[in-house]
Amino acid sequence: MKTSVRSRRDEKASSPTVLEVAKVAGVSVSTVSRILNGTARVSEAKRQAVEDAIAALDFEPNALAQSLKRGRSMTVGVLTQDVSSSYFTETLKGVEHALTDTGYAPLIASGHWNAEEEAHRVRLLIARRVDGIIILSGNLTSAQITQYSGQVPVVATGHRIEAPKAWAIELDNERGGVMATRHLLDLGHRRIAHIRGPEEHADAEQRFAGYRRALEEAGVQYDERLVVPGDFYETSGVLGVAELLARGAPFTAIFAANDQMAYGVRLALSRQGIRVPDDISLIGFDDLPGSLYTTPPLTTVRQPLFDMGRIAAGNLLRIIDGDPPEPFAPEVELVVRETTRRLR
Amino acid sequence: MKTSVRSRRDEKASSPTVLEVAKVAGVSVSTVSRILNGTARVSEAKRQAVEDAIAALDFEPNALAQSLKRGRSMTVGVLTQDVSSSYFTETLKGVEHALTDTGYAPLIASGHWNAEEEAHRVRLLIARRVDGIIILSGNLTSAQITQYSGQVPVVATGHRIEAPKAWAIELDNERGGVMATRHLLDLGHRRIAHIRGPEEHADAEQRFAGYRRALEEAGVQYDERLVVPGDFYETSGVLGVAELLARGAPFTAIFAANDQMAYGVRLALSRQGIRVPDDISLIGFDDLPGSLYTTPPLTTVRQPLFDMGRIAAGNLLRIIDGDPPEPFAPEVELVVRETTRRLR
DNA sequence: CTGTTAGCGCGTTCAT
DNA sequence: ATGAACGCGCTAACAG
Repeated sequence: MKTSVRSRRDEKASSPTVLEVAKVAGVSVSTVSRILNGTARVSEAKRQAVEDAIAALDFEPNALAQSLKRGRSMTVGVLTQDVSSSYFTETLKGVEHALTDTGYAPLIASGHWNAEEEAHRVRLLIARRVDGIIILSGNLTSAQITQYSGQVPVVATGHRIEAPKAWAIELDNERGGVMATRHLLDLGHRRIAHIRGPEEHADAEQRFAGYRRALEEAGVQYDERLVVPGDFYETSGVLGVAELLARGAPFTAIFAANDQMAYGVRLALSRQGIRVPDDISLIGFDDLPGSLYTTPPLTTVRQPLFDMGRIAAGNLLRIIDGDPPEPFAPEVELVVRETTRRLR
Repeated sequence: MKTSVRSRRDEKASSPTVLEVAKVAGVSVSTVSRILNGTARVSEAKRQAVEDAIAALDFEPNALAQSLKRGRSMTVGVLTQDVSSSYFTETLKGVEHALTDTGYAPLIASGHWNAEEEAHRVRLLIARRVDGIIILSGNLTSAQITQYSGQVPVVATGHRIEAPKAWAIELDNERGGVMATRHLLDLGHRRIAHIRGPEEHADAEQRFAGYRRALEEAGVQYDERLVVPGDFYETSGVLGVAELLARGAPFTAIFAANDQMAYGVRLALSRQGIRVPDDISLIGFDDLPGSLYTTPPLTTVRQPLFDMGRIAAGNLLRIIDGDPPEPFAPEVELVVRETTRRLR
């Protein structure tokens, strides 16, 4: 038995290629390719031979080579800020849902709320030739995002963008802020405290603006002693309560700019023996999954994160395919649960 | 002025290539490549010219082409089950941490606790020629994982694996189960209920085994009426409490097989007007970030998820580089907070 | 219907 | 020190 044509076979255990499949099946590489992609008719006999060879070699086409050749990587970059925050993972779940069975895979990168790092991550995504990028919140400016869209299709949340290959999804955060505050007002509260989000963060500023507007519309005097800073994480919720208590200005309700801070508030309050909602009413913002399971369940302003992720990804694919994005206006919604009650 | 050699330039706005950089800089492609990779000395003049050209064209090397050529994609696949569960995102955070500044990027895939889908996702990762795979929990068998390791380096959590290009990180779940139960026992509890995780899930089974062993060691009779099924999600925690109450067998404490179910338990209990820990003590398993902010904060058995992710990724890179993985034995740890108290 | 061949963008001998 | 040429694995004309 003469040594056959094979050269490097078990040298490096490298994966088989179309060429090897072709040889084993006794056909040319193009025939293999045709069968792989169903791009042209092939005789039944050869099809069978090729499929047998593929199975025998356990062949799996090299997606890298395919991408290089086709000019599409079938990958979309997703820029998040914090992979361990429900705010992002809920949206990510929507993205993942929309990508399922499309052949696209998400390549995720974290910017850690740092504009410089975010820009760096985006460059890396572009270097990897992702077919599009989804930017979930963060500190990049709309101008920067618009510029990126010159190189690759982009969709973003929390921005308003006008560009050919870009699309953004904007939530009316101010309206949400108004809803939260008005809910408290409707319940008879007049001394309403607010724990703000980071000042550089547009969403946070808008929610705060909504708070002020609702107060004003209700003819309630704005008291700056009732407003404390926060950073959107639980800790600042507990710190906020401490600060509020230290200031001594009375209040009967708290509007936290997001759910995570509300969790911190809840804990700090209970530490002080202050009951929710009996002594103090509490409302958050976002409606993270966990808010259903706090005790008592948290009243909040819902943001349809999953759908936002789903639509963002869906529209990115449309843009990539040259189709126009479908319009979508996410609605904030008041979700009344059990942390707020009428002032007696 | 004669039309120069350029053909497609502004036709498709496709990104510039080394060839274009070379032309602009008046050198050959190899020189450009050398400068890009610092793979050989180049005269200062040409280096400058090339760098200028790169800047002028806003050139970014095509990572796809580099990968194809080098035979390394600088990508590691991460198989998770549920991107929106803290259990996974905490681990993912550790993975991300370890990958930062290594040039590797994580390509994440979700198996949704379904062995068939998991296997499918792994195939896709392999097709994309990831340099290694991290498998976080799931329903794949150790045998399957061992087999994958023949094609690509693999590290997994929740398995015991012996293979050249594989490594696994195993937590002593039974010991954790014993710790949780014994803690309750030490507090004087004798009627301890348990909400189990899914039966197919090894971790869940081991925690349950630990529960039984601790009981036995303490000479407490095992009562099957005190054990109810669960699926690791919050809902089954509330269902579990309902079932327990319906069965009528008295109990003074509950050990939930994971924190998420404990959250559900906490809610169900409060709905029934049952106080924690005054009336019933509650302990979970995992120590998810949220457990610090439940009211009161949850007593639980800590699993070092972040470190497990960090070490898993670190060792995967070592295996890829041909280095031996560093040994690591994650320790479960009892974290006593405020949902458990001595039986009076 | 099928095979041959030319790239996709880059890294890397091999000469010079 | 530098350039020419080949090939990574695959798809897509272009002949037959």
